[in-house]
Amino acid sequence: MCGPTVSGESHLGHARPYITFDVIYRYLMHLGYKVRYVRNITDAGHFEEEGREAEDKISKKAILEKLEPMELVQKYTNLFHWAMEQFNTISPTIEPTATGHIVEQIGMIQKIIEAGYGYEVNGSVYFDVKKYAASHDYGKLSGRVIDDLLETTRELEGQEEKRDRADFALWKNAAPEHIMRWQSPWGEGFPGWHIECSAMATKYLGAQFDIHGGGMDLLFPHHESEIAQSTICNHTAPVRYWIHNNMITINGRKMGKSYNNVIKLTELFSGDHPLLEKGVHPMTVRFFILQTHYRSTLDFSNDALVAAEKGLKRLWDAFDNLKKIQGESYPADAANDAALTEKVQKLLAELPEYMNDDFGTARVLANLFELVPVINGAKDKNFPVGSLPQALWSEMAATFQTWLVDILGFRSVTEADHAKLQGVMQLLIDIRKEAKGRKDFALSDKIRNQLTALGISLKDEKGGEMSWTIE
RNA sequence: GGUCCUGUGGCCGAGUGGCUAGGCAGAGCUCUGCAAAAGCUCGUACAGCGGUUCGAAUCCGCUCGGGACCUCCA
Repeated sequence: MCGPTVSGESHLGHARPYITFDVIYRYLMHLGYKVRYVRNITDAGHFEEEGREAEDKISKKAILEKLEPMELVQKYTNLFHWAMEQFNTISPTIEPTATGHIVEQIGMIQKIIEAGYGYEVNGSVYFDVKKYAASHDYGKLSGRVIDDLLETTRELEGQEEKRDRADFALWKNAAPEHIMRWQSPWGEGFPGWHIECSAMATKYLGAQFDIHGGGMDLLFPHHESEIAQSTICNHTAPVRYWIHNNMITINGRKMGKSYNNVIKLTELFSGDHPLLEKGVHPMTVRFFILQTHYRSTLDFSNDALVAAEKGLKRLWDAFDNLKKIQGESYPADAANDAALTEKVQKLLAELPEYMNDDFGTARVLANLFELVPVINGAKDKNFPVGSLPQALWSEMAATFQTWLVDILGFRSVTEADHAKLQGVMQLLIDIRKEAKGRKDFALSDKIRNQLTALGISLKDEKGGEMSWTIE
């Protein structure tokens, strides 16, 4: 899939494709597929903005920050990896960089020229879209009509080198002030935006591969152009299935630099942003994203994030409760509730169906939520554990582990798993039980209240047991 | 202007032509030394107007609203 451009910090919008594809990656492996997950790093500043001078974002930013371009690239790459770790995403199997594949890109451009679909002008090379469109369907992915593209009357500067407005750059001649530049058959320059993906995908995945992902905003022209380039070079359509995630919006508008509504991931986690009421945990973001189908837009708001935070906690607490039930002994005189058993079995059986239907993570989560009252009800002794067959309890526990942890990729939000803390908490619980036993409510309340002040809530349960969670 | 997507109860959101999505918030009840959880119950929503159909939030048309792409963009 298309990875990040490391010319700046990632923002909330960037989180969506990586979390979405992390789940897809996890699910494919869960199904037993051997997956090669390639996600490139765009670290060459080859950004040509139509209508303006060809601009190199990384060079520009490097001058601004008084850094070597590669220092800048390293800084933001590290930051990106850190954020991905916060989200608990699994690293791709190959993470190639654009600058590390200049040779492959040049080779591909040469092949395109030899095939007659590329032409050189003043040290730059362009792809001949018109010629390509004569024999291929340029626009089949994005639904674009080639004639519209060719006939657009809009006049833009910096276009005079191109034979046609719809043509795109494969290689750009570097102006003297350009820092990032490479030697090529056409002089010193830098690669065009679309060619890196084609070159790296071809190298690591072959002429044709199964799935290519990215944000919907890359559909045109990026992916469309990728198809054209690769098709000419490799004589086959490069991709069997395209998966595009939709955008995250703020007040109904796409999050993006040009809209000035960006929330960087560091700001999101810390809460240090005017639009944020408080910091958001990475797992909350993950849940927030997976609660919506990846092809729908997802509207950001503080309320929605709070709802996601509480929802995830409810689900995770139920998972903990489920483990506790597992630890209890199953009654010998169990009388199964047929209706409840059937309901649970149905909810479990539907999970793979939903996931197989275009990765319906939202529906998977909804089913898991429907299991929550069953789990909590049994834990609170509202009905006997024996209402469900023992094997079904095991299956539920395994299902939560598989789906919540392995496939959807959630992990504990708190430090509650630390063994030492658990020991300390057990000690406090024992003391409080003793105090309650002799009706010393002043002491028992003190323990509970002070823990609450520390952000740990202690709950009395039926039968005199106590449980605790970190808020 | 062109291409396409979309409009669901207070909020976020899923969705198949006929069956309660789910989460958050809110109300009531139960449990409880108190508290917090938890459990149970509740709103009966699908922009508007037509049409197709035995039946439509789900299909078609129109109107209105929102958005994306057509320039870098996840």
